[in-house]
Amino acid sequence: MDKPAAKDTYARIRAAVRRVPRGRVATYGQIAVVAGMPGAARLVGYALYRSLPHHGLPWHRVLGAGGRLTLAKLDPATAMTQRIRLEAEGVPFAAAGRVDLARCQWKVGAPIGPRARKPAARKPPAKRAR
DNA sequence: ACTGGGGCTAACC
DNA sequence: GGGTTAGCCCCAG
Repeated sequence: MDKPAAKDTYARIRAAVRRVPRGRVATYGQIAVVAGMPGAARLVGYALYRSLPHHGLPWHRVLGAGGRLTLAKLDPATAMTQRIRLEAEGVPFAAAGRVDLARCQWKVGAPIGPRARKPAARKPPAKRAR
């Protein structure tokens, strides 16, 4: 009954981002998991990118893996804004513009999306011939 | 209907 | 520690 409409997908992502409490941060991959699409970190970024005009969305609380501002290389200006916002919320930044995930990473309770119940069949990406 | 691309991620060298 | 390769997912042209 549910048609996986794009709208719905973005809605889940936005919902996941909004779940991030103030003063906390989450990674793209984490948001993806919460949104019910483990491994779709890129989708999160893309979805947010399209939803940026959508004010009210704490997109700045979403960081790259390891609390890095992966966005800095593509859009330094936006990254700087992101950092300012986070610092305003009390999120400490490390030297290289990194966030201390060990201290501020959002503790996820339970995922949202219907796919969330799907067993952890999908392991993290990569896994390239090791 | 298919191809390309993207605020990603983790391993490999 | 840094740069490259490969993979997952979904949306848009």
